[in-house]
Amino acid sequence: MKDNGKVTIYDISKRLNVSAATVSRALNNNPKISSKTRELVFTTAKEMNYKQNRLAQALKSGKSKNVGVIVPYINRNFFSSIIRGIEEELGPHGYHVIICQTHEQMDTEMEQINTLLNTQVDGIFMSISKSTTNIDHFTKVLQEGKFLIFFDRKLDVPGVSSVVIDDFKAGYMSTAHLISQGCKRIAHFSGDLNLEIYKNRHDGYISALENHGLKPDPRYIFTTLSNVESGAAAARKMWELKEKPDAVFSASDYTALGAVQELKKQGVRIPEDFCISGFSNEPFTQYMELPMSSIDQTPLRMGQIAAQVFLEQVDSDQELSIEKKVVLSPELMVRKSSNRSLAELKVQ
Amino acid sequence: MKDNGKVTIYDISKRLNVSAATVSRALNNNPKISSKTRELVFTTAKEMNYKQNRLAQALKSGKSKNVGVIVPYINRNFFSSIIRGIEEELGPHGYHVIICQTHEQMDTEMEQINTLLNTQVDGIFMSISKSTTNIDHFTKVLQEGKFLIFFDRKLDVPGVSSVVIDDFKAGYMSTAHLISQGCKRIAHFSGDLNLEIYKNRHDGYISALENHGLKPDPRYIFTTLSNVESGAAAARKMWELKEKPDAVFSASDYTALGAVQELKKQGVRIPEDFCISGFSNEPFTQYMELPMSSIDQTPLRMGQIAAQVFLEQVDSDQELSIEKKVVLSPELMVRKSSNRSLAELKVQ
DNA sequence: TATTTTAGTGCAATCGATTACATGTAGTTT
DNA sequence: AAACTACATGTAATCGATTGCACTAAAATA
Repeated sequence: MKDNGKVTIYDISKRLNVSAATVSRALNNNPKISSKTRELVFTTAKEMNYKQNRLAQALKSGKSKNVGVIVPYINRNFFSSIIRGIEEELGPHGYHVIICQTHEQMDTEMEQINTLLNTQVDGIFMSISKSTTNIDHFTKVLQEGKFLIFFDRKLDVPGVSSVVIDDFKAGYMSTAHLISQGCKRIAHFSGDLNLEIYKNRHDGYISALENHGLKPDPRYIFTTLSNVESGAAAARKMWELKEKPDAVFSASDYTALGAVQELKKQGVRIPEDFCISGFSNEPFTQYMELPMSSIDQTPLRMGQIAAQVFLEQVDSDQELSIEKKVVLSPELMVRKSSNRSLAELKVQ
Repeated sequence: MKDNGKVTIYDISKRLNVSAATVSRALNNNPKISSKTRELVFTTAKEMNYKQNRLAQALKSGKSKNVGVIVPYINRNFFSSIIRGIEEELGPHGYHVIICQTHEQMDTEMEQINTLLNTQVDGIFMSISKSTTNIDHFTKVLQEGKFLIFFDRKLDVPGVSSVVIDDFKAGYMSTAHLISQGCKRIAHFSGDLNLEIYKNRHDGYISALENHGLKPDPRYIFTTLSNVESGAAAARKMWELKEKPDAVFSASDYTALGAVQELKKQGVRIPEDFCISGFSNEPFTQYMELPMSSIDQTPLRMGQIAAQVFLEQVDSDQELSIEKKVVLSPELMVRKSSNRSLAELKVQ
């Protein structure tokens, strides 16, 4: 039981009195092998329950057919959906997906990259952690001749492809939608504006206001963390303003949820008195009693496309200097929390 | 750039005019190596930016330090949390986690197992798909000398360890809780009773009823799928009964949610007229306007423990016949949907 | 001083599969 | 029948790291 019953091409070759090379060629459908031997090899391989050793193959070929995916946390719907997309796209091509978490720590991120490189992955997909500033560990990946692909959260690194959504557009769409509902004083719950994604959402928000003749008001912009408490706190502060906003575009569903809860406590009617729109289309947004409008980042697609970009690069056997930047279009999911005209709009 | 700049122990050995064996021993802290050489090797290894090739190591040792995790879908909170638990527990021990999805198909499950075995994983963690009946592919894993560990959904296979929650207890707890709220006619939305987990939840429900002097009524038991629509449909049927139930213990949060939505439409007051309790503690349950009671299956812990069981087995270098069955205790999360006495109970 | 011990290295095989090159054997051509 | 072409297969090196066994030189013992 402990001897694993491992069958190798040598075992097959002995049984058939041919060389291991012949067996290998037969199994790989090398045209130089006669069809008789080929079939003979195939059938005996099946009989002996032969399994190719991908490790040996990988060592020889230099291709492990494994890719790494590094995300802050795996059990966040957004990330696990991306992983699912990658897995489903790459699986049929014989690739396996190795997952790693950074917990938003840059040093963990660096470690993960190192061990993935040791493991001889053929490529690495990643969403950088919030605390990442340095890019040395990324360039190292390229130097080792591996592919690197960023999704959602990226930094500009030469030679690295990326797949992101158009956060600016998402911010713009959300805000424009709120305006279309008659809102005039639209607040914004932003994340850390040093991060590209939040900066872009913010800029889209500003741009939409301006394009519709509304003046951005810095007092209406609150910096929040992506959780319920932070949203509730921001909502409380917001409601202390003399001139209260009549809507908020939140860069996070969780913050938006916190705001909903807080405002309801204060007796605010949503969407009649106040409209609200979140970000990420977390599953709970559609299950809330008052379903919440949000931005769908199409994570499954994002994963699939990232995988496709990887496959393209692997196939085109050229030098590694390929660099592809894909920007996906976000989808605005209009739900009750910001919908004053249910009859007129397509509602989810 | 394409030559990968790969540094091997041979490169180091040439530079230092020693044999590769010496380098290998030095790097592995073999005591037979003099401390001078050892340090020399270490520093030059660092200088030359040497990275060990885990593939080669794996091939030589027969241990890849990779494990496979097979789940129906990765982007389900329950499963991704389990994966997170496994990853966090195994990562520090140098293991990588390879993930696979079955989409609930037995044939995909079999394929995944095969390719994982080819990849020479050291063990496989899995939750079997709903359509799995055959166990041949599981015994094959054991025959190859690899460890197999089931979590949550299992079949009885000799030699396979498992980590599950006590579904019977969960069903019992939920039902007993509903009874404690004064409910007398408690319905049950069950999943496919051919599956062990649903059977156990159902049995716990029956047992709780009987132990509290209530007669189980087959008309109160509805077989549902784990989605909102199925829950709504079941609720509708349930509400057509002449003697309407006053509570339901649902084996799925989604079904419970469907029921909540349907019953509210019909003007039923929850929890005053009707109590409801779900299963899995999906994130949305606590974010609903009417937060829903549910059973927490402690997936993170489940993953951690599964990983610990694996590590134990790997460490104890004995024969493979170790078989450990861990049963975790579920946690009842009492929330508003089934709480008629908010003041008295600890509410989440 | 002769002999045994021991610390430190090297040699070469090994893990399993792949592949350039060499070899052999029909079958074809002249 | 000699010469050559194709086709089929074998030989052996290779990927990178590990490790049992052999070996040398220095240290310890007699």
